[in-house]
Amino acid sequence: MRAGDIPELQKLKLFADMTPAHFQDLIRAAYVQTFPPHVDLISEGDHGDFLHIVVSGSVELYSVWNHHETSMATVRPVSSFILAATIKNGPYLMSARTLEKSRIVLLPSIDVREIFDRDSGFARAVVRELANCYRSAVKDTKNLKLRSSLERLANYLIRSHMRSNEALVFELTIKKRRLASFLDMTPENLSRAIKSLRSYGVQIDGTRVTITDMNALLKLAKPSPLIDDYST
Amino acid sequence: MRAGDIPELQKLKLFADMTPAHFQDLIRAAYVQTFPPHVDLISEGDHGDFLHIVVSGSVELYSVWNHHETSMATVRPVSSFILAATIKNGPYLMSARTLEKSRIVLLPSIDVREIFDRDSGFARAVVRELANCYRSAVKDTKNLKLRSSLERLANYLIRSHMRSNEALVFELTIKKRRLASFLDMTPENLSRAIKSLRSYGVQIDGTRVTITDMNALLKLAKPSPLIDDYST
DNA sequence: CCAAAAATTTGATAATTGTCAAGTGATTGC
DNA sequence: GCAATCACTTGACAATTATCAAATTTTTGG
Repeated sequence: MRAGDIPELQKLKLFADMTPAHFQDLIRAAYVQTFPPHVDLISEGDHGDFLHIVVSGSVELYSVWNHHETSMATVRPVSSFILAATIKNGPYLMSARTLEKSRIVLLPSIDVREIFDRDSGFARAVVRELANCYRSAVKDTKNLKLRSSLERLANYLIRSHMRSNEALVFELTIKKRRLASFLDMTPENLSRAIKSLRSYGVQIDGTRVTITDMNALLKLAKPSPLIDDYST
Repeated sequence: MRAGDIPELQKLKLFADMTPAHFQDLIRAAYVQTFPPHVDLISEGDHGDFLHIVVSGSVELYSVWNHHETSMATVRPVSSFILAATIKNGPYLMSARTLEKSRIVLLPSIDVREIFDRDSGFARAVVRELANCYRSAVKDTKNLKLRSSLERLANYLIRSHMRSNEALVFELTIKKRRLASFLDMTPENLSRAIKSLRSYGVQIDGTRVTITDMNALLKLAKPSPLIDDYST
């Protein structure tokens, strides 16, 4: 593990409240690797031997069933993923692949569990993180069950707008094909949904999104903190 | 709190590994209440002041957005619910109502968080529970995104069959209207899906389910431990 | 037990979403 | 730079699912 990676890891709230000694124990056994784009990191069903942390680049979490694949989430720096499998010592429920060249820290699950038992600050942080993950997953389910695909797209755009400091012109950060899968629609359906949004004050050409009538978009999207706020 | 309720609570894995003294602290402030059927216990958006535990009866978790309602889960004894909101000290993401006459234990969130900080056995149990909740929610999302409504119904029936000791004849434990909502379909669509399942060796009249050709059903449902196993 | 209410089913139809094929446009690697 | 590949879009059509209205069955309360 390179010394330069350590400050990156310390950005994580997951490691903020643990004793320095335990943090050292944890990263001693860690290793870091830089992967090219489109490399499979983990495969669902495999056993969770490492907690993964994206230090740079980005990672897609996805799942497959019966020859269908769906995009579950995008992990951006600095975040951990598959914490639950690590803690439970269970199989991964999702696969992961790099979307671009990415630097990944791998912490042996066995060490994570051991430090978790010894360091109550870390344990509390794990709980907070898992509670956040769970609540995000509940929000996902609500988003899927309560909204049409057009409404999901509209809310996705509003969230993107919020992330980009409320700019009215911003770039889509993921390929449309993956966005479609993430929103549970086909690329064709997304393409048509994008066209439909013109009447709600949204122009998208290529990856550039322009919101020309936020009120119209909000009226369609009806965002709710209980679905769309990642912080609550 | 009645003395008779305490052994019920001790059935919960959540409280299995904590010191007896801390358990006493926790239940000292608890109170128990018996609610009639169809009573709202909590409403999404409200603040999570109590960890709830179903001791008898059953509780529906559901969510509403834009005048649509969807059934998220059924909580049966003995289980806690809304642990994540309690720990995060955040708003509930789901509402809860009794489905039948139910006995509910209410533990003040503030005490739960306090004991969580003091008792590492309890903290570990909370982590396990949250990891399970999260993984269940991920499975839900996969179920919704990767399967058609007919496939979801087929897998639901197989899970029910498993729960009833693999009996080939068993009863539906929830009303069809709620099952439809849980499976993200309309009652009409469920009714037609049930009819379609006849060609896959399933007869349903009223609440009685008879599986006459498990192989045909399995071939349709293609259950996967990474979606359908609640234990992994 | 019976009437009223609720739940479920059925039929007709519409809206949404998916599939396939073909085309256009962008990106990439030599 | 340019062919080759990949991503995206469009059109035609099909499958899935929803909606509305009405019929039927089941449940419930007196």
